[in-house]
Amino acid sequence: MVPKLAGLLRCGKSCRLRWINYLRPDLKRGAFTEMEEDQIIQLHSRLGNRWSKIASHFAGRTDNEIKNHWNTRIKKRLKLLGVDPVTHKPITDQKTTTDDDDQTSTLELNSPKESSSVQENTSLEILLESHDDDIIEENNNNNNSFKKDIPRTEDKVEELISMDDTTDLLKNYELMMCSGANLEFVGGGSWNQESNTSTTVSACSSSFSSSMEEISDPCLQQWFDNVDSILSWDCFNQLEENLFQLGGK
DNA sequence: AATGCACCCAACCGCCATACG
DNA sequence: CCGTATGGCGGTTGGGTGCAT
Repeated sequence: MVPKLAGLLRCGKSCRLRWINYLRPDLKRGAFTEMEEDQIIQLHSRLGNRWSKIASHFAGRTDNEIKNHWNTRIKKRLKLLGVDPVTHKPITDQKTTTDDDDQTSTLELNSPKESSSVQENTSLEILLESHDDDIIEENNNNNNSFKKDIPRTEDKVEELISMDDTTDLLKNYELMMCSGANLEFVGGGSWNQESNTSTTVSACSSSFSSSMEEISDPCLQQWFDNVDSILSWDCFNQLEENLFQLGGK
């Protein structure tokens, strides 16, 4: 209905994507903080390329944004630190990984020729992964007795991630991250440290204001400012009325 | 000023799962 | 049960941009 009512020559799917990845008012703008990047790396080491799951740990960040950031920045950062971005293991052989041979390096690292320590880590990762999947399975079951006793999947993942000594992999990783913290990223990216201070601003004077009296996020205000300069909120009010009428029919 | 190149990121594509009639 | 529409996801693309030559 959105493209139809808005007079857009777009499919609903395209509009949905535009909303989710760009227009949503709760989106966080600006560069990723170093803390966010580190958290992405840790989550990726556990979840792999499940960007939506990774994104669910970040308020105001989309899976697409995280995926892009991973592919353009973090991958390079890890390679500079000598870590394979696919396996999250140190690159031991002489071969340097590139965007084109990531898969090759993965296969090589996971080959039977690898050392036992690497194999242990791999097993551990699989174990943790299967553990998460087990929880998901259990939570998805209709058996309510399980639901009562077993923590939510997200909580469990958070718990696993916050554990200090979950795996040797992470220990090694933290060491590398610490040593890498002093390195200047030469990829041209700036690692801006964003202020986490939250300010309260009054919402715009549209109909939204009734339900959003206080917006405790500067980026939200920025969004309103930007949108205000482009669109009249009357358009949204009109849309709202049309939708209401359609819904009442 | 023109050109080539690398990088970034919004948008697209295809697949799968789910909802619905 | 089946066909269709829609939602969700990960992989990929291509246009815009900045920079070096």
